[in-house]
Amino acid sequence: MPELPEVETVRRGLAPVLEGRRLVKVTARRPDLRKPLPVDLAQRLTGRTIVRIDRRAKYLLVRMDAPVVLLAHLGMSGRMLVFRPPLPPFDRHDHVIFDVEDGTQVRFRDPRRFGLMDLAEADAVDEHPFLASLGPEPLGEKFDGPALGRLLDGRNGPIKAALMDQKVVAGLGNIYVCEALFMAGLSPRRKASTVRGARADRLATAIHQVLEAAIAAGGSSLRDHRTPSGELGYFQHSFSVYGREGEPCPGCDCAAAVKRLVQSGRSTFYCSARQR
DNA sequence: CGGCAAACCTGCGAGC
DNA sequence: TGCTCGCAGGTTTGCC
Repeated sequence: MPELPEVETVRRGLAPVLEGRRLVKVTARRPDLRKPLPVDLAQRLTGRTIVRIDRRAKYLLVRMDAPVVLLAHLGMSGRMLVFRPPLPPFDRHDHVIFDVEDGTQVRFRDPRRFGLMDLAEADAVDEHPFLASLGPEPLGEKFDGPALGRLLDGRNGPIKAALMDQKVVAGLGNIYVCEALFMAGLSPRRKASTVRGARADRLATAIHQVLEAAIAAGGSSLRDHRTPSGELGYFQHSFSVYGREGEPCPGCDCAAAVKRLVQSGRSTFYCSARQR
């Protein structure tokens, strides 16, 4: 499901529910997601109070009142859902359950089980294997055209693939890469290292704008994404090209239809007239 | 190191 | 109605 805007939406929904509250019980209803869960997950989190929830790329960082941090990745289909009594029966894909002192229950539900959870030591979170090789945050202060140009330097593959690589920029996925390239007028096939100067400026600006707009809309709800309170994001209505193969290219007079191609096994949507 | 395909797993919509 | 196929917002692994 989730790229950076969806994870940020989840973070903002969970924060008021969990921050400052104590976990009275944590339950792993199966031993693994995409990877094995820590065997002591429940034991180390039960009784802890959540101090703060942060986000790094597509990961949630749940900081506790002890030197331990829960790292969670939603994979493709993961959700964090908040329930209050009376609690509904478990769904078969409710894998990890967090019971809060006030009776609220947060469930990590993930049908495809591409999600991840692990515990990190608080003083070495950035060195955790999940986070260690991530590139910069695209909404961070240091992310601009020149910085993006340097990240793309020497990369001979297509710009689409480079932007999907979390080591280059952390948090983009298929939707927002397609949308940002459209907004910047850059072909998804363009060699990454040629995106420098004014083109890199345009692309960095486009990435920033599309992410901010998507966060403001509560993310994009295609199939799985819900805010923790169950609401839908609505940025999917603002897609220019993603999922719009065959539709007229929006917002310009090129009169071309949106095309689809496959790069690295993923669909790319673009306008061949506008994107060069 | 770069780039790509496949694998991981389940669900859903389209087409027959 | 029911089956098969293709596709899905991500990451990792293994192969060239």
